[in-house]
Amino acid sequence: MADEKLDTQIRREQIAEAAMSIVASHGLRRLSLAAVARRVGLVPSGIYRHFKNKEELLVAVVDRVEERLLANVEAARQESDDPLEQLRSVVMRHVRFIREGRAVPRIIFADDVHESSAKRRQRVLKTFNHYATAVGDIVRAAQAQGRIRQDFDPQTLVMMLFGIIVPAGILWHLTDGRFDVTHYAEQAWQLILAAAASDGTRTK
Amino acid sequence: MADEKLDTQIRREQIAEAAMSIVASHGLRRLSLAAVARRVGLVPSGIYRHFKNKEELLVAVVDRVEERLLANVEAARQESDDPLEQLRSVVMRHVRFIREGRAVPRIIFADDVHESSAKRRQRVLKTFNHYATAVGDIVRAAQAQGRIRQDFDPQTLVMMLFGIIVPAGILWHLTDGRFDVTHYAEQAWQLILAAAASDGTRTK
DNA sequence: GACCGTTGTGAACGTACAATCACAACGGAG
DNA sequence: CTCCGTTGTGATTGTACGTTCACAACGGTC
Repeated sequence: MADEKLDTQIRREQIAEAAMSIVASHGLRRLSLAAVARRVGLVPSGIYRHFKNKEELLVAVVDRVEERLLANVEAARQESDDPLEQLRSVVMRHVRFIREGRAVPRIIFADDVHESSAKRRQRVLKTFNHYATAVGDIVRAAQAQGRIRQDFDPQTLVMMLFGIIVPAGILWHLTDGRFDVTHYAEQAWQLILAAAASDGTRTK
Repeated sequence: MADEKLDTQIRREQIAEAAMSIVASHGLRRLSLAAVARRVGLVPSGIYRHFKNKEELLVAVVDRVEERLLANVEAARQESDDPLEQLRSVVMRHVRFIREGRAVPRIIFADDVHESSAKRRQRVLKTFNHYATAVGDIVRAAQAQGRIRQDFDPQTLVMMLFGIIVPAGILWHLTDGRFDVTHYAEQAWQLILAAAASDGTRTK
């Protein structure tokens, strides 16, 4: 039966998934191989059958995060034809990431990750760039359609969208979920939109 | 001589300063009591003459960070009479914090800090709130002078200013300083200003 | 000059954790 | 059935670090 005899590849992914989940909910500091092993029903040393060391596992986690982020963008693109609506969707989906499993952001945007091997830093940066590029594509499409002012640097706009999410996520954590991320993100999005849109909502 | 016989209070501050400096430049993970002790010319166990434990030291660090942030706002206020100019100054000063010692932000805005004792979380949240309130005061002053639209929630605007700083700081770290934080902050500030100002720069 | 509180020291302990290794279980290929 | 590569196990090691403690140095007070 296919669900018992797990393929090697699948096992690796299962472990990486568990690791990601731990980082997502408890932070990088509490990510021990023991904890990961427990989740997948393995003994700590068993991890080494699938990963050279902890570092390699972490890189795999970053890979998974990248997948999710890009999938997120893709889903947003397919949700609507309006690039502005797509951008809004990206932000809101990311916010949902924060609220549900609290998953993704603390891995890419966490300060924690950066005090690490140069290799992992590079990997995180690459993920960051991919994500930024994917979102930037939407911005450029919006500009092509004349929905966003031409004189805007797409990268700047993308960074500002990240700027909605990151501090909000942190505050959400700090307040144990009492800070209303969704509402804030909505407001901030409106504000940025108003400044960026060619036909400013409140212009004139 | 006063510079040899250090007052108790001064010694505590000296240690906290060293600890802050380490966190600032190397992150929380690399903050060991041994490292702190080395910096102040002490043996690791010596720290315990001044702090009950590591946790108490960290709280002291947060206190120092709060002081700096509030001093930052105060300095910005005295730099100009124009509240808009004051806000800009706050952002730019914070950016300078990132570039020089890289100091402050990774302590308050680092994801790291939050997976800790409830007490420290509360302390960090308090600092966050103080900072946000101080900046919010400037926003409200600007509104009172009719420089910022009345229908803006000051808290939202403050959060957005933080949103300029936080991801930029992270990216700055990731790229080893190749990302031009200053330039980005300038751009983002202009964009937000344009949306928030009553006499929008580009309105009409 | 004796007494005592404060500050600093070095050794030691406990713990958490990554990493290694010898060995067992298993399942397919010959 | 046998051989062997893969996957899992349990014991073990090394290390980094927070924390404790008994003891020494120092300086002011009576």
